[in-house]
Amino acid sequence: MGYQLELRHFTYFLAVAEELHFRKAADRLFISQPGLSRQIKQMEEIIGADLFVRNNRSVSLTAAGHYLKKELAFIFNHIDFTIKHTRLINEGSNGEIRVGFLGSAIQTVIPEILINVNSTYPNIKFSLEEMSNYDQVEAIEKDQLDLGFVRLSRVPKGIQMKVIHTDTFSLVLPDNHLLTKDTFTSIKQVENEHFILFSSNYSSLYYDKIVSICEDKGFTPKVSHKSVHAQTIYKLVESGLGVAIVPTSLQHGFNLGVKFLEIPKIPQRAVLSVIWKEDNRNPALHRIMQFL
Amino acid sequence: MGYQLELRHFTYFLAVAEELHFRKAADRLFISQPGLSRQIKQMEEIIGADLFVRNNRSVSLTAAGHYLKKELAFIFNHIDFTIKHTRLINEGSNGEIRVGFLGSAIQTVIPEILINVNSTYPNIKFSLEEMSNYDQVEAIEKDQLDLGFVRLSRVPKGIQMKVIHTDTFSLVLPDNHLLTKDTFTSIKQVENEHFILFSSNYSSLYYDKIVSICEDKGFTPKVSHKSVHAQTIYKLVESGLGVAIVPTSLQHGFNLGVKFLEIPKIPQRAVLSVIWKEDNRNPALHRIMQFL
DNA sequence: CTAATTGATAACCCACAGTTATTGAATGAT
DNA sequence: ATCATTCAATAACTGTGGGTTATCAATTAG
Repeated sequence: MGYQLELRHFTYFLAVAEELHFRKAADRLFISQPGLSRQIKQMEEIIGADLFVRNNRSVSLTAAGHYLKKELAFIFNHIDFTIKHTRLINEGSNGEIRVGFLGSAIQTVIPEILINVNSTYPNIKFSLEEMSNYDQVEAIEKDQLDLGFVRLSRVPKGIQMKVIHTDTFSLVLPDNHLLTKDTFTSIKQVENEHFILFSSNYSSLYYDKIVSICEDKGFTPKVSHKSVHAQTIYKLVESGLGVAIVPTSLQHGFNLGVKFLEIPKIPQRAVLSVIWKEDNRNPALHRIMQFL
Repeated sequence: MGYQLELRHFTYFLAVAEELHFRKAADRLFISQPGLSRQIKQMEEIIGADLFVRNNRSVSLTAAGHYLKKELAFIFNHIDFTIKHTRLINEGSNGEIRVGFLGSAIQTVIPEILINVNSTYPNIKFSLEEMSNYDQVEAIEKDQLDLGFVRLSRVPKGIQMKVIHTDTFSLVLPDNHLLTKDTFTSIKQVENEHFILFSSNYSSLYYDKIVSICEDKGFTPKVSHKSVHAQTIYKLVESGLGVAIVPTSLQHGFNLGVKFLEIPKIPQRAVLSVIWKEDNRNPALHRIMQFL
């Protein structure tokens, strides 16, 4: 009494259940027959059920034994798979990477990376969450996130950053606006319009950069609305509430009454970077680093 | 080298994974801390994966450890059930079905099912436990439960759901309230009363539905109390602390100073569903499926 | 009858799970 | 700085119980 069931018991039971012969089962397990007999007996005592009928000349399974045999086969397979899978996760071949991103990055860069990673490591899964620059940095420091897609110039100590995409800026105008691709030569032509920008605490670098585009040309933009979603910004532009400046690549995927005119002759670029924690312990992350 | 994994390792691992503290885990297991440390280390060697990160000051799970923890919880539940079931078969019973349910389902539907099953399969036993929607889903995924009675609109992948009962809603009033069956025409008549509802994290769909009944009629209910038990809610109503809205069938089985008025002309229904795991291996469950 | 084949029992042995005592590293308090 | 505290790892030990060999008891075959 007071013993515990162990996997050993299950292994032994399965051998006997398959051989229906203690001696042969013992041989298969490379142990002696009395040892096996005792373990099986102990197992029956622990469970509190007869598993075999010993006819003193032949061995057969009881109904309970039959059921147990079937279930244990399942359990062993499940355990085997689990152990194997655990090892794989440890090696980074399987696993999950938690990704944060700015809405303005989801159109171009991220999909490409995901597709590439998926073709080489189909077992690595992603969980995506849209977050502000600042929230991403915080989440990465807290190990709530493995990877962030941000627009930042600097990043706290302990966090790595790598530029992965630079983009020109485009002016967003309502479809019926006077300016066209041909007549648009400088951003100064819209200096009297109201500007709709991404909220500065969503991405302050981004905000400042757009303001600097205007200031370089000698005027300060009148910012009337701030928003977080490109969709919202375009809707406001379409409604005639103002104009906007966004990264050129952000024109894909929308169907609204606005037109995009690339701003010529400016040095500013929308820079998208990946960030991650130096001492991140997620093995899957290291696997996919090459794709960044 | 050459060791074997045993259930002991799993038990120890789970204790450490839950406590994240070797000493506390060792205390819980009634063994010494060095013994535990060694077993865990051995386990990591056998599996060939790091399961914990020991910072010499704190213990945390690796990605592989997280995965293993989740899977082992399932495996243990499955083994426990299998052993129990083996014993039941040995005793000549046909099995046991573990049922979870919302308190609001115990009055009407479940008793009928139990009576039906019992008359055909007198040897199938039930263990009933009252649980929230969310807990039931979790328990079913972990194989802690075979069947759940919930009020949900969606359910995770791998879980089956079937509607078994739809019910109208009734207003619960203290006996001495002015409104009667004849004068009650719209829920708007009680818009100034305080409402006592089931807690939203007990059953959020249910909560939202009741709020929507009011909002459809042009007002937002003032929710003053939230509770988990119908009994409690009725008691509060009886005490004059407010009114409540519950599924009509939930009026049976109580003897309190409250009256139930079915709410006329609303589309909302209280929908009760059964849920179970697609790949549930309990043979008794498959036998009783026809009764659902 | 004897010989062969089966699982159960008895008595012994040693591997290793679990013990106590200690170290070493990191943190917090004064 | 210095000391006390808190944690896991290491070292050296001990004794339970898994496994051993030897034997028995029961059945079947020739």
